[in-house]
Amino acid sequence: MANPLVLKLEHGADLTNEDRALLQSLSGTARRIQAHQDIIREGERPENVHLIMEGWACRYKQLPDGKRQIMAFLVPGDFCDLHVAILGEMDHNIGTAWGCNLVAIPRRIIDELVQSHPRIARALWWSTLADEGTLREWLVNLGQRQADRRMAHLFCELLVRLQTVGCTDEDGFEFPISQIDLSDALGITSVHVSRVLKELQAQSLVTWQNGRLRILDAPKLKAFSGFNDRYLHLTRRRNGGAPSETASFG
Amino acid sequence: MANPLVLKLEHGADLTNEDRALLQSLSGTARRIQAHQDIIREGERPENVHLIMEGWACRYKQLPDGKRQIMAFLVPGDFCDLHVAILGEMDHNIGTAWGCNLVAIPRRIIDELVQSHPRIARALWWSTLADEGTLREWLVNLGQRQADRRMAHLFCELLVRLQTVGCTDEDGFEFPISQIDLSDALGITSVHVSRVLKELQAQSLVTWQNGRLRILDAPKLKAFSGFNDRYLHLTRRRNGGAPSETASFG
DNA sequence: CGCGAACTTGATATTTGTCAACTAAGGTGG
DNA sequence: CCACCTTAGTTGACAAATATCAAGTTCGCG
Repeated sequence: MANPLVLKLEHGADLTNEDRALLQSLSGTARRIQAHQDIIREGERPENVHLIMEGWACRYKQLPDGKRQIMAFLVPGDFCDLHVAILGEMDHNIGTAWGCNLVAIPRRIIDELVQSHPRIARALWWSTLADEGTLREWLVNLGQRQADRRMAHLFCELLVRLQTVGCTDEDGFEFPISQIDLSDALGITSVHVSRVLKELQAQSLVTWQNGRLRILDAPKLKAFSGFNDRYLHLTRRRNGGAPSETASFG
Repeated sequence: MANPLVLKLEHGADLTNEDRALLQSLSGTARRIQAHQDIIREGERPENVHLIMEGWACRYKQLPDGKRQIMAFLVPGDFCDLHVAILGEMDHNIGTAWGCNLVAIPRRIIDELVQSHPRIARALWWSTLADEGTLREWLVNLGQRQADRRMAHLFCELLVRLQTVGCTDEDGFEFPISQIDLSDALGITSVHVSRVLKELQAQSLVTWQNGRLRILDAPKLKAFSGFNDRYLHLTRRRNGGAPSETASFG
C-alpha cells in the first residue's frame, strides 16, 4: 500500500523519486499506541517529530472546568508537532482518539532532510499552512453553522482528507471514535451529538455503525453543509513565480 | 516611536541590530486604506506581502447565505499574507475593520531577506506559527466559552497583543470597530453583543466608548475569561537545541 | 434638518444544554 | 457461562443561552 505521508505531500510540492524514497524511509518503525493516551502534552518540547501512520489522534485543549475542545483530528500522513521547535513549546495536547500507529522521527533527521531537499522542505511547510487553513474552516464551522450542518461539514472534510491518503473505501471510512470525542470537536454536548446524528441518519445522509461511517450521498452532504474543499489546498495550482520561490522559505 | 514589526519579531528570534534595521526599512511607505475595504480576496495570489502599520484589519470568510466569520484581527506588526505563495492562493479574505495604514512589500524583497538572514526567517515563521496558536485559542473560545467569557477573552488577547507592539496606554486601547464586526468575530449576533457588553460594563470589567476600550480591571477580566497568554508565544524560552535549529527551517 | 447606519431594548422563538432515567455493549471475576 | 460493573449511547422533560423580529433611539454627516 502507498505511504500516506507521500500521498499527502504530493499535494504540497513536486516531489522527485528521491524525495519520495526519503519520505517513505522515515516511516520505518511505527509503534502502537492505545486509545485515549496522550502523545504530547502542553508545555512539552518534544525531541522527536511524531507522524501518524494509522489510526486517529487529535489536538485538544482542556480547560480548568473540565471542558475540552478538540482542535483537529490527525489522520495517517499527518504530523503532530512538526514545527514546535520554532515556537519553543507545545501550547496544546495531542492524544490518540483511538488506537494509533505512529513514528517518532528525531528532529535532526528532519532538519537534515529539509536542508538538503528543498521540495521536501516546501512540502512540509505546505502541510503546516494547510493545517492552518483547516483550522480557519473549523472556526467558521463553530462560529456560523448550527449543529447538524457542523457535523455534516466535519464528515465531508474527513472524507476528503482520508481519500487523499487512501484510507477510504467507496462509501465511507473507519471512524472508531466516540460520540463524546465528536462532541468535543464540534463544541456541542454528547447528548446533542446523539440527536443530531439521528437526524442526519433519518435524512439518509450518513450511517455510523460499528465504528464505520458511511457517506450515503456525498454531494447531498456537501450541499447540506456548504462544504467546499478549497481550504484543504489539495489541488496544486501552478505557481508562475521564480524558481526561488521553492527555496526561499525552505 | 518604535516599529511595531520589530517590537513583535523580537519575541520570535534573537535579532541583531542589522536585522532590526532591515525590518524597519521594510515599513517605509505605508498607504492609507479606508474602513471596510478588502485588502485581499479569496482566490487571489497576492504579489506583494502586506504588513499592517496602523489601524485594524481582519481575516474573514463569507458564507453563501451572507453569514460572515472573522477569523483573526490584524493589528500593527501583523502580516496579512506572508506565506501564501506556498499555499498557492488565499482561502479567505482580508479586509480593513477600520482605517488602516499598510505597506505592500514585494515578495522578492522578503525572499531575499529570508535567504540571507536566518534570524529574520525564523522570526517570520515564528509569527506564522504564533498566528496558528491564536487561531487554536479562538476555536476553544468559540467552542467552549459562552458569550460573556468569550468576549472578555478576546479583549484580553487584544490587550496583550497591542501592548506588545506599543499600541496601548495604561488602561486600554483604541478599538474603533463596530459591534457588528465584533459579533462576526465572536460568532454571536450583534444584538447579543450589545447585551453582553452591557453586562461586562455593569460588572465594571470594561468600558467601550467613543471607539476606545478601557480595561478597568485586567486581572479580574483575565480570571473571568480564563485567559492565559501562553498561546501567544511571546515569552521566548531558551532553546537548548543545536544552533542548526535556527537555520534548519529558515 | 433629515437621513441612514449603528446601537438598544423588549417580546418571543429556536437551538442547545442539563438532568435523570434507561438501554446496550464490553470486560472481568467467580 | 453467568453476574456484575462500567462506559457509551439514547430518550424525554425541562432550563438556559442565544437568535429573531420589531420598534425605538442615538449620532455622525450631508
